[in-house]
Amino acid sequence: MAATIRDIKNMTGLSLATISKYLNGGNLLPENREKIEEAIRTLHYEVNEMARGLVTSQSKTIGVVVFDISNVFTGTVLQYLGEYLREEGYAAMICDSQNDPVLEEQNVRFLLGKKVDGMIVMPVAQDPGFLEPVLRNHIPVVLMDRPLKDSRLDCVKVNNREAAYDAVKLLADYGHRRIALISADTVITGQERLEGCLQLLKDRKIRVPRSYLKVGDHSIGHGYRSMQELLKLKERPTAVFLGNFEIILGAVMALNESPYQCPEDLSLIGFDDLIISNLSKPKLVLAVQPLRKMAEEAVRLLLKRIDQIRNGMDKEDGQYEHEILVLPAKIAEGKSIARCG
Amino acid sequence: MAATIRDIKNMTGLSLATISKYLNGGNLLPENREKIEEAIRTLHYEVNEMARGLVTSQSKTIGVVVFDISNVFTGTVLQYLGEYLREEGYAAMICDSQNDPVLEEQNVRFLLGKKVDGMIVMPVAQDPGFLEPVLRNHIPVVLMDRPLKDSRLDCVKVNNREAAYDAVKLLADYGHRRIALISADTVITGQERLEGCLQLLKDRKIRVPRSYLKVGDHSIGHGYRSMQELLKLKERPTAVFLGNFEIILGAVMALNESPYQCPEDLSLIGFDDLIISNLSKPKLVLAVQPLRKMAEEAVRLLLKRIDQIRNGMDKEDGQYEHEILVLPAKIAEGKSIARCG
DNA sequence: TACATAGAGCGAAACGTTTCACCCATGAAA
DNA sequence: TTTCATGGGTGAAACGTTTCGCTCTATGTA
Repeated sequence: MAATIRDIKNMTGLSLATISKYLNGGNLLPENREKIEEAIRTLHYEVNEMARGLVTSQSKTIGVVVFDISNVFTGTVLQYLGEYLREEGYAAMICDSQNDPVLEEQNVRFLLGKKVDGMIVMPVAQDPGFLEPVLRNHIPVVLMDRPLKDSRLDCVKVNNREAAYDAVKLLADYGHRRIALISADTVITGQERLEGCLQLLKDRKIRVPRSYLKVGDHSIGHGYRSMQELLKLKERPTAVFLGNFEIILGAVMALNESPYQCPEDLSLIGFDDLIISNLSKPKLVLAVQPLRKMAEEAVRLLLKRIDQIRNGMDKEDGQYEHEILVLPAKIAEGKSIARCG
Repeated sequence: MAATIRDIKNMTGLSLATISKYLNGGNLLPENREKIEEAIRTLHYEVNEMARGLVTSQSKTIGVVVFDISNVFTGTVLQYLGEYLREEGYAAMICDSQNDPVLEEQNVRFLLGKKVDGMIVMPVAQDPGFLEPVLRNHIPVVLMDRPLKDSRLDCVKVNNREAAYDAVKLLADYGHRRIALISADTVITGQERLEGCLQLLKDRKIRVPRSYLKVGDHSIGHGYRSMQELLKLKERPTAVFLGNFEIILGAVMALNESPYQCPEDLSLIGFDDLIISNLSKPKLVLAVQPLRKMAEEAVRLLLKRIDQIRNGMDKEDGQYEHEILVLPAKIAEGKSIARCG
């Protein structure tokens, strides 16, 4: 039904090879070039990427596996990824793992079958085992946001530890000594942020009562309940660190329902996203991740690997030293921190 | 490098045809079945979908074109779409148009080249012209959220007009007479909602001063500025209808920065999303779109079309009567509306 | 004039599947 | 015993490209 290169051959009298050369930017007589272009126009010809992919054994498609497509963080990253990939002539095939490691593994196999040229993965699982089939096939993978313990895996991430350290330092510099943390230990990013916070508190010799430490997951519910509990304490904290977008959401919700005001009664600093700062009153102080830069670097790194493999520049065992790119999160201004003491 | 069906042939001594039959679920001697399975395991064989696609001329891939991938509405829809598509063995190839009609047209052509079996489109452009190449190739398209004026296009959408009507009715039932509208006329959904609002106001013979009518686009900025202006009026409205997620965001922001309280000073009702209601204090009354249902219906409809075309059940000219599915948005409870007068 | 060289074009093989038409054995029905 | 259907299996063509190695012509050089 759809026009093929053969139809063009019949229409122009040229050979398949010549037409193929045209399609791939070779040199032709202007006259023949003209003929082909006309045929393409009248036949509405479009290259069949499946056939092309079959012979070149590249699909010009990148598989992207995300832990949860429905949140803003992921959506924004996907937007940027799509932008950069497309600039390079690649399409993105996006799979959502819905925070389920089983689904994640299925996604990876699925994309493998689709013969993607590479993968960008924001993983759910903590164990890199699910990427084994990909590595075995010498398909390059770049992790984003969450590194995995495997020396063969590249990664682009954010300096969670240092940024969290700086965030809590800001609270301390404002004179706060009763600082609570609401964060997660279920994902590596949460763990790193937690470590950063605790490190600063240790460095400044600030004691953290058990009741100030709210460790759970990155969910609205955890943020909401934790904030409620903190506000009920006899000795309330004067400042709280909020570990990610959802936690901020929940915590601000709980605070709004309480009689307490920010920053008069409670100072806040959050981690993760910019959009949220627009919502809360007063504007939240945030450690903001450089999402655009992360996407750019991930694509750059992945395409570099693809190129290396194609040119046989990979090491004998087909593996590279992995590269871990750590980008800095920056503290963005706001008015949610008051001086204390 | 990767194992092919031919390797399995060599390993088992069976013919290509038999192995293909196995892969596609045909009948085999248990003995041979066993042999093949073992070969697959040891060779780590995976079907090459490009080769398969080339001969069956179906890619088992659906192109999804969205106007903006970074917002929650889109993200959630994509999540559900991915879920249902995968259940049916299809992958989604997602392209983001970034609210740019030019990019949108490129996306469509791009996906066409990828030989997708069908497309789901949440369009930017108001003119269906950019879908011409798709229709010409007899690739079925289902629109979501935003219909286009073309009798050949199926669509799954929400009863924006009626839901907006009901929303404003709720305000009126609470006794409000000074009702302002912040909405958009730049997209069809905004226009329909606006019409619904105005219809009710007309039915109830409620006059709307020019200054209460804030028509712009679906952006945080429009919501923010409009709310600021409304609050500055000598005769402030007692209730406001907020046309979508971003407008709600901006408007709530502006309200938070003002001395006025919701619902004591101003009642609010919003349209679009559920997550937002968790953020604002008090909880917002919302007209919520049935996103999951929309995704389910879109997939169902698209696969039905694909099936019809495959079985040659389409009409002579290759076109169907289009089907427009209108799903009801429901009003969700909240506390942002006070009785008035 | 003769000769190398480069540019343009060509035919055919290859990529990894599915599928069509056909074959053979087995067992049931006549 | 013959006939017929059936189930398991096969070889080869086809899908729509790219690419390799070749030919031919025109151009520039010795």
